[in-house]
Amino acid sequence: MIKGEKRLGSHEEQFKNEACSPSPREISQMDEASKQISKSLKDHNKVEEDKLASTKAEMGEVREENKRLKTMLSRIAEDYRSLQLHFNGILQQGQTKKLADPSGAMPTDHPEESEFISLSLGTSTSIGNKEEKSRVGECKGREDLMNIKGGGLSLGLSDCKVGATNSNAKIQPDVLTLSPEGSSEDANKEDAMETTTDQQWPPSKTLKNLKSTEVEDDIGPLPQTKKARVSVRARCDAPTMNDGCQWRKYGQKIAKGNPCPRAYYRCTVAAGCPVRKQVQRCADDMSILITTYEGTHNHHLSASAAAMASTTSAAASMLTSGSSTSLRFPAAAGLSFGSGGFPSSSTHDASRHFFLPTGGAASITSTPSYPTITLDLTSPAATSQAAFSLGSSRFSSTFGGQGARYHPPTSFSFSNSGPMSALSSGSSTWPPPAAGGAGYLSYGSPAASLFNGRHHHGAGDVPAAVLYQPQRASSASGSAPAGALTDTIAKVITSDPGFQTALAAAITSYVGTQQGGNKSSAAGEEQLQGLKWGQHLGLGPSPSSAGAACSSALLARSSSTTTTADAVAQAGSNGQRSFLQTSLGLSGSHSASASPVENREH
DNA sequence: CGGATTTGACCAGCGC
DNA sequence: GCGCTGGTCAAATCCG
Repeated sequence: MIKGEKRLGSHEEQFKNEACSPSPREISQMDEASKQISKSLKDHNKVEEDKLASTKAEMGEVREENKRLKTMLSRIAEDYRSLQLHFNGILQQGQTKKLADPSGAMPTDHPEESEFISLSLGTSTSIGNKEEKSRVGECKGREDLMNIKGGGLSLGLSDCKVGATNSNAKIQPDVLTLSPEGSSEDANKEDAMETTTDQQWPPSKTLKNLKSTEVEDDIGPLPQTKKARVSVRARCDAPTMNDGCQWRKYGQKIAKGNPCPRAYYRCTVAAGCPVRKQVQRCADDMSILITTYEGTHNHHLSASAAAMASTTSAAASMLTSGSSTSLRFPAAAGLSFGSGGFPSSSTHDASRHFFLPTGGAASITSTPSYPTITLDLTSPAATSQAAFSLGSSRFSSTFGGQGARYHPPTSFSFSNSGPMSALSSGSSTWPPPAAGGAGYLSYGSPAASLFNGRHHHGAGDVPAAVLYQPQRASSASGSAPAGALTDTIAKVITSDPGFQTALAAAITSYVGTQQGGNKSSAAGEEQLQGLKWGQHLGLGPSPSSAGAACSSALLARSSSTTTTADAVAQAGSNGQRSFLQTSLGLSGSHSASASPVENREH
């Protein structure tokens, strides 16, 4: 049995084996197949796992990035709040001091501190010039600056985007222009490209000769000899910026602090044209061309030239007004943006406004020797943002004479983060601040590439062609090309209805604050409200009365030949009537589409 | 040859 | 008063 069983067993076993088990050959085949399948599965799984792992890793990085960004945002927000509180406190202190010291003399050891005014219209977008960065180094950022100075006034929108604020504070050295010291030095030494064309400023010598005559008219008793200037910072590979005018070089100097020589040009479009300009490359970023305009054209200008002239005129008007007499300051501020200080072919353009595309930033800075307005177009894709800085040491003397607590150097800084983005490269959204280390300037790839490109090249002897390559790329992507800088500026100046108002409001607020300081704390609060002129951009509640008056003046000015004084008189209600004077260099308004004059610019 | 550019000199303002 | 710096002039030079 056993055997049989065994045999059977063996047989059955064998049978079973034969019936249920594949043959060795099949087994081998199956093994191969299974191996292949498992192998493929393994490979597939491996790939999937790799992908998963990589994805996870990416997610982790993104999370970390997000975390960092959130941290930065929160920090910026906190800084902003603290600055606001600080500002309020300082303002109140100033009011108190004013009341205690009606003489108006500067009571503090650091006059400039209390004079410093920073008008932030929400998000600033400026440019990150290394020059300014250097200033940043001095002050370690806007917040620090303001905190240190103590007199800083932050007029940012209360509801401004945190991201924007963050960018502003962290990334934009530009804001530093607001620093009285920095701005002044910058304007004089580094920013050689101030451009003040609108105000009729006679040539230096002429100016000197006329100090006792026509200039005195504007200035009055004040010994103001400073010339208002408007500087434009822009990326330009050409020796000079194409601003629509014809210039003749009459001198060149090596300015202190900048290895790049400063060239002096004189307008030759018309004989006797007093307009001059200085052109100098930024020492830190040779792709940036700083052009400073001075004087008012006495001839017709091409559309592009008119645009620039309009810009400079506006700035000069503001400066002039402030320097000559506070009465004229607001009016000039309003007028300047709608007209140039030169003959214009068109006089009925009511739609001209200062336009600061998304991220546009403006700042008024005081300069020891010259009141200066700086239009900074060096930001990524020059068209996507612009910064204005206007400064005047005259303000101090003028205002100080009136008992104001503000003294030179005075600085205004305002940025505009309005919805306008028509000129941007297509992406007006704020990039993550951490992106590329200069995220705030990265408005999209073109802009980002432009920005990055700028920072990649040093200040050495890098060929311009290389330096500006990024810019060209951006241009190709829709940004304004360097060659169209003038047009870009013109657009910036004329397209933004909010900036004009905002700027006027800022100036008005500034002046008003000083005047209000002599009145009462209540008035001071009102001025403070007025300082929050970021609201004028339509981003916030009703503007201050001062700003409203100024805005009205602007509107009136642009819509008709009615004097700003009248407009202000109608709209003003809190002593703004004192500003009822039309600015000098501003004649009739003209549109950007003014009849073109042959552009003789090289 | 005429106009534009270069460049050294001169002048004035400002700070020390 | 002196030196530094910015700004301008004007002769020399360059270029079309």
